[in-house]
Amino acid sequence: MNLLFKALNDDTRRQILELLKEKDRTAGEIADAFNISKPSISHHLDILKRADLVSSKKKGQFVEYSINTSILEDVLQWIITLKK
Amino acid sequence: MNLLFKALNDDTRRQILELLKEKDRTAGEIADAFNISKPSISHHLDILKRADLVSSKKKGQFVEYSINTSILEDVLQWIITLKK
DNA sequence: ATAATATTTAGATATTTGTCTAAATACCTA
DNA sequence: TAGGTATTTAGACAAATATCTAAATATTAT
Repeated sequence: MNLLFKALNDDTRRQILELLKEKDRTAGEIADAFNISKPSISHHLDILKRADLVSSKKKGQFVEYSINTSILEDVLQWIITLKK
Repeated sequence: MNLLFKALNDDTRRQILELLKEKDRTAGEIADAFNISKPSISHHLDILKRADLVSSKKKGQFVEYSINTSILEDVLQWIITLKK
């Protein structure tokens, strides 16, 4: 739960998730959407990956990232329980 | 949204919310539940308050804190939209 | 094999964060 | 009003975080 909230606690990372919601994208395509260096984006992607919010797949020389929404269920449940 | 995720991104603060879910408590009662100094808890409460996740009310020499779950709806919506 | 492109790793740095102790403020009671 | 209790504010400090540039790695194309 800690890794999840940590990963969500950054505007850039939340925007990355919103990008990946539309469609899968390569690391470079994601980086192009921000005014942030590629290494920094790579680091954000790593944090999202550790939280299991995204997965990655090597596609030739590219690395394609996909969102994994199922883990968000955990956050939803935590919040819903708190509301009850 | 930023303040909200920031406030939720700390185990102590999440535990405080869980305590307040049961019932309203004074700052001192909350502090007693943790091995953390009162000033630190006061700081956490301030962060929760700025995020509108709790409200406080002076009760004589005590300050009683209550959870505000309605703001959690925003987080829920953000997550649900991401899942769609 | 070489060069070009895509991505990650390493190392540095400034900022933010969580924590502490000491001091200030607010309220209550004798 | 003086003294005690509850809470917050101020200031310091270590650890975590987001960012950068430079270098390393992996893949593709000539």
